[in-house]
Amino acid sequence: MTIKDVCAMYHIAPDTLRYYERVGAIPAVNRTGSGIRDYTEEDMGWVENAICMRGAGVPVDMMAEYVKLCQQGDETFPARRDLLKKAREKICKQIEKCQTELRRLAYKIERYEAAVETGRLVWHRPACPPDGAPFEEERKNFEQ
Amino acid sequence: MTIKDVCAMYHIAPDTLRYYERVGAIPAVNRTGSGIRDYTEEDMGWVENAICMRGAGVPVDMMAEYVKLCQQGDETFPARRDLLKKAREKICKQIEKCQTELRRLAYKIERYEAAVETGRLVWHRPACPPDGAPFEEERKNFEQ
DNA sequence: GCTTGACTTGGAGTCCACTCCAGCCTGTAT
DNA sequence: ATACAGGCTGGAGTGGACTCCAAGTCAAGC
Repeated sequence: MTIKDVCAMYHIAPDTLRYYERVGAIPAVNRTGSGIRDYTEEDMGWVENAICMRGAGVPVDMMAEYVKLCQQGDETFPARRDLLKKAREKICKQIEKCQTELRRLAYKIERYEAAVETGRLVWHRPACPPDGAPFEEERKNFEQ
Repeated sequence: MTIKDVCAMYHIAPDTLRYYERVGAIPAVNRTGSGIRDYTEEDMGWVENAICMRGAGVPVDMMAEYVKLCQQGDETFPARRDLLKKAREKICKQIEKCQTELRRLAYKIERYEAAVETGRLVWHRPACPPDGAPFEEERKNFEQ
């Protein structure tokens, strides 16, 4: 598999793939005699992994740390597990933030749907606040 | 409300607040006679909104566009609704990516839990691929 | 009147994750 | 044999979102 094939398969730029390899977010890829990357099944697994993790907002240095642990052998099982758990926590928090915003958006879109009908925009309840901030019990009919 | 109060309330840096204002992600804040920002209830609503949107990954220029539309009057109701819908789409896609990764992580953590018990790491099934990529039916027992 | 501390501005700097580029090499097709 | 497509490298550039800073202003306290 050349870099181009992998790029086509995963819709990713070759530069990004080389960048991931350079910073260690994926292990070094095998080369042909003339130095051209030749992705194995295993390499593809790593690429897939990197894309999926980045898609969920896991930073590349965290992925690089995981790759490094994997290359250090079986004694790093606990460390790897802990790292993955840390990544999971991060993503869970991210999802929560997204869902808070989704609720806010749902309400606002609903209000705007009514507004394009009636010509007047009215708020019926306060917005739900982000991240433990004080909830505005008496939110005025200010649009935000 | 001074900028410091708002920062304490929302756990955000004053520079960030000024930055949001500068790029238009929140409307211009009222000032005292000597030019010091004096946040009203309405301003706070906008700040809260900005923090919540950014937390969900909505880019600042999108927020700025929304603020601009809000300042242009009632003819922009449909445009605002569309913009919010676009933001919602973005966030939904983001959540999906997060949940894919969460599934992958759950499986891997489970395998590592077993591995720290037995001392051997074993994969039983292929990972679920990201974003419509081909599913590896025959994933080898490669760790990723 | 002077100091202190909080605030202001414009602009520069930083960090992350790419993304682009120039110059080079190599295998294949004409 | 030559052209050319595609890959390689190191390094520079970009875009987004902050974050820091120097220099200035102002109000309150001593």
